[in-house]
Amino acid sequence: MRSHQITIKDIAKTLGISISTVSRALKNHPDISEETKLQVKSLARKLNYEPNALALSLRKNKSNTIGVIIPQIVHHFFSSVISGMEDIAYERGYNIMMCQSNELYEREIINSQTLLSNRVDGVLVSVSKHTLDFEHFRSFMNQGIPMVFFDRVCPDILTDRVIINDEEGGFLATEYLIQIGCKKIALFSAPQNLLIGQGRLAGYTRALRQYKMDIDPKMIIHCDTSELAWSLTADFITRHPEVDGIFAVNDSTAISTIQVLQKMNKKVPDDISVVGFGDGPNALICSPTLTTIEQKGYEIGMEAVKLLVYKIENETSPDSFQTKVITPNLIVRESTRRKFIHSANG
Amino acid sequence: MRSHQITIKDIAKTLGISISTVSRALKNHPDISEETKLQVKSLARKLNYEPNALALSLRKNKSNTIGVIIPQIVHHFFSSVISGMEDIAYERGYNIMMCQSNELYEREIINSQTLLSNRVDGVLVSVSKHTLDFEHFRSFMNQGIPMVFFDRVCPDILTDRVIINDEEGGFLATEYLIQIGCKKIALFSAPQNLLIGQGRLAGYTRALRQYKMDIDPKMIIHCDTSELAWSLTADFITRHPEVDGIFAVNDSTAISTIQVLQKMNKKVPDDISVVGFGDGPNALICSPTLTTIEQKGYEIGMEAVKLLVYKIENETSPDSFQTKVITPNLIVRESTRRKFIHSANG
DNA sequence: ATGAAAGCGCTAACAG
DNA sequence: CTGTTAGCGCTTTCAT
Repeated sequence: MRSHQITIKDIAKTLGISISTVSRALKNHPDISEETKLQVKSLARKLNYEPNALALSLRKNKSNTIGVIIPQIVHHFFSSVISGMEDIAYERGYNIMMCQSNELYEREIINSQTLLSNRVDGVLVSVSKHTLDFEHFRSFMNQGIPMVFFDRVCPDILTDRVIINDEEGGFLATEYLIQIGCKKIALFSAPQNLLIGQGRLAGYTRALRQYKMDIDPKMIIHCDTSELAWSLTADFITRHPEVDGIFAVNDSTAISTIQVLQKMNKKVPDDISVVGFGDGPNALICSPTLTTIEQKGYEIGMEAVKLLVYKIENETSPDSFQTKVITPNLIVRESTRRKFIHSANG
Repeated sequence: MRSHQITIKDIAKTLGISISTVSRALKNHPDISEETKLQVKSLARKLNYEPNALALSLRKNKSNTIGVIIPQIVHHFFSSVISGMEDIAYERGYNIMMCQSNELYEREIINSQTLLSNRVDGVLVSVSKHTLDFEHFRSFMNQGIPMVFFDRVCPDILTDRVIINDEEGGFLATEYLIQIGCKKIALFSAPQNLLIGQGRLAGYTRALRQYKMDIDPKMIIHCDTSELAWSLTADFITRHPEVDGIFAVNDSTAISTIQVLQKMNKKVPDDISVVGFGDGPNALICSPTLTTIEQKGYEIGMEAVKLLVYKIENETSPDSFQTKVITPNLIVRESTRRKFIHSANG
């Protein structure tokens, strides 16, 4: 049986004083005598009194709760994001109410209603893959509830955003391959209808251009899964034995690529250097460990909450929105190595 | 600016009727005329009315929210657990308020207070590594708030529990190695002060005993991380070249072990079969893909919520608690293979 | 220095 | 069929 939780009323009754006195005593109101304060506080502690956050929220019209809508919790990137969110939210005195859309448009709508119903102070959203209509997000805007999109942003709705700079990531990976002396660098790319595909390709080409290397379309193939890597790599390398560097758009593709290369008796990194993108846990488990681009999920989560809490706690003009672009880092590990440079005048 | 969210009062005023009529109309109370119902409902829809869950919770003394305290969201196992929780909670009409302890005892205490304050209907807890004192959990018990421990349970507090059968997992892994014809099976084990270490070892020995194979203490070494696998495997195999099967207590250890074996020119699975434990994402990424024990995080999460919701919604006798033991599965992949059996009468 | 009362949004017993 | 009222736990004005 659920025994009722202690309220200020209980304390008031036991002490023979009014509930308003108890309320004031608990929050150190200057009007209350030290003696009463002491009495109230010690009884509260003794009875394990915990203020009813629901009553407070109702009264103050503020729930100190942040709603999160995320496609899939199990993806390492997203769980790092949530972890970052939770840490900052905790620091700032907010709770996280978490909903996963499971990449379903319908569920995203219900999630939005749930958060609206629970009067969250703000929402953090990464849009489901299958969401094409964004009306359900507008209700937050209409109600004046601050919103921050992260990673998968909604192009049609003006809000704060936190995204990673994919172009810069592609540039960093490619530039590093160039700097360690690779002469023929392939891109194992994602489809160009995806923003990440576009961005990472753009970074790749910018690096080649900047270092005056030619951009060979034959060096860019669509290969963005472990399966594709297993089926395409051997043939690709056989046809282009001059390739000495590969930038793959994600870690699992990069790792599978390395495995195929090893099966072909190509040495990684001695013959071919490989860079991935993501820096998930398997980048450390594979052998050689993977040089990769850090996607900074944890930081994205932290930044999203910071932006949101700022919006919640400060009256900003309703049409000023910022986009926070997180710059990814290159993490150098064992799958890349500087080429031995033959002396020109041997 | 936060424009005020629509309440039944607004609807009542616009329609010139009382708030109780609106309240009843919205929930299809039989007393209300069809006409009024229609009017109310259409206006509610038009104004995007969402019932205030906070007010409801306060009134009904039920928040429809489940509190979760989890050590680290980023671990694949825990994020699968949360995913399972969220899916079932959604199905049953509950929200998830999520707190991570980051393995800190102090933070776990604060998390508990937060959930108490927010009047959650029940809590799901996996205990932090550093928690030795469990008093903070007793407040839930004392308040009659149902609690379910999962994975890392608290031995001192009587509650419902959901755990995985580590002994059975160890047995399944070892039995499979025996069945495919391995004659000398090593255990790369976790320390025996951990429950998982004890359980998986117990399963290993039970399998050997059941199949009348002898238990050689030299075949059991403490090796439960990638690092240890890298430093210990080569030497171990050199000293015991007869080993033809290895059961490692987790996937990352198993994968690193395979990599060392490959470096030593041992073929996996032809020379040595390897089984892991966990079935995280890297079990599919490594090469050969890893035969492993499925830890069923998603299912653990689902079961925990089912148990909890049952406790919340049914008056059960306060001293009847169940422990749900999840039986792990063996997932056969490429890192194990049946030995070729030489015909006895060649 | 303390108490009484109103009200946050909603439901439900009671009264017509 | 509909309205009035009390109350969930708390804060805050207004009295005293």
